[in-house]
Amino acid sequence: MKQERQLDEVDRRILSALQVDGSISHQDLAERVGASSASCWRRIKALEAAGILTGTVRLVDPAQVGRGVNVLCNIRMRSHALDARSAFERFVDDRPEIVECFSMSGEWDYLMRVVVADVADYNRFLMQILLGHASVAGAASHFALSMTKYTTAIPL
Amino acid sequence: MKQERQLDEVDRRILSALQVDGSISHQDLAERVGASSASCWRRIKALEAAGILTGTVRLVDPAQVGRGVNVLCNIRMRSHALDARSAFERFVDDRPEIVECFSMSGEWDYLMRVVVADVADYNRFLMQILLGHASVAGAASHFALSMTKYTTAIPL
DNA sequence: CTAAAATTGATCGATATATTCCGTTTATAG
DNA sequence: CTATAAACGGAATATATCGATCAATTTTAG
Repeated sequence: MKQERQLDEVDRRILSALQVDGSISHQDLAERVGASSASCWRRIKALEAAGILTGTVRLVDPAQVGRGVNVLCNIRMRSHALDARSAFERFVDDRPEIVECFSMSGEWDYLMRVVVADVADYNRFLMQILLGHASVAGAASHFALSMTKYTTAIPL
Repeated sequence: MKQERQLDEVDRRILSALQVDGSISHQDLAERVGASSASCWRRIKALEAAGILTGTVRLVDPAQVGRGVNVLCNIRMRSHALDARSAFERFVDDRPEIVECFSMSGEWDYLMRVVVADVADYNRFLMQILLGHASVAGAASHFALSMTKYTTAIPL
């Protein structure tokens, strides 16, 4: 929660570059941000130690592996008790097709993004998996026609 | 769109591992998936060439850089003409605080996720940036209380 | 069942990259 | 202004990767 470290311009440039291309060499990164590669390396280690810079991940094209359809799904819970919520959140964590989930203010309790192959696949997920869960009182599903933008980069 | 390559079990294990940790060495990856490092290397190159395995990115903790608040925002367009849509999508692409945007079926035209520092920051974005756009007829914003799950990994 | 084709694991330099070391510069505090 | 600490760049070293080769194994096709 707390902001440990005040980022300077070079830190921001390093983070911006790595958020877009995590495989760039320290040498190339150094040229890009205007510092030496040793300095870049030290800053990266410090940013990692501070928990600002976290994992390195490789991305997979969802459409190419049969997960081209995004469904945004609002959930209403049967109970708002702590154990019901934590049971549901554990369930969400266990289901790999749920890639994002937010606890929401407003009329719905959760909003989740689900990646599926097609409508039939989502039907199966909704009927057999989601609505089968004891904590779920109701759901409203909205199919994405297309993904206009998707980035993992947080603005700095 | 097309699924070029039929993935076998080893491919899936490679992709699963790299989606979680993109910095693992070929040697360690080889042990993990039960193949030689040379074979892993060849498979990775093939998966990249097929467009299945795409970029490498490093992740940044949003809260640590003052972007701890997620707002999910539905948009209704003034016009559905092609040029209005492409102008809007270009706008979305240019705004770094909009990290995801989906063209939607149903009553709203778009759903986007916006990362901001706080409520005041979102107010500024909504009033001055989003509602200032010529194509936008209306918006409904929903604040996330917390992010329960977030993964970049597509299930295989 | 057999022959051809593809894939595999092992190994090897050449190259590129990561990481440490060290002397110098810059920033901080008294 | 000076002493101390922190951060710096450049160079040296340690590792990892790249890409090829080759014989053995597996898969595919007829």
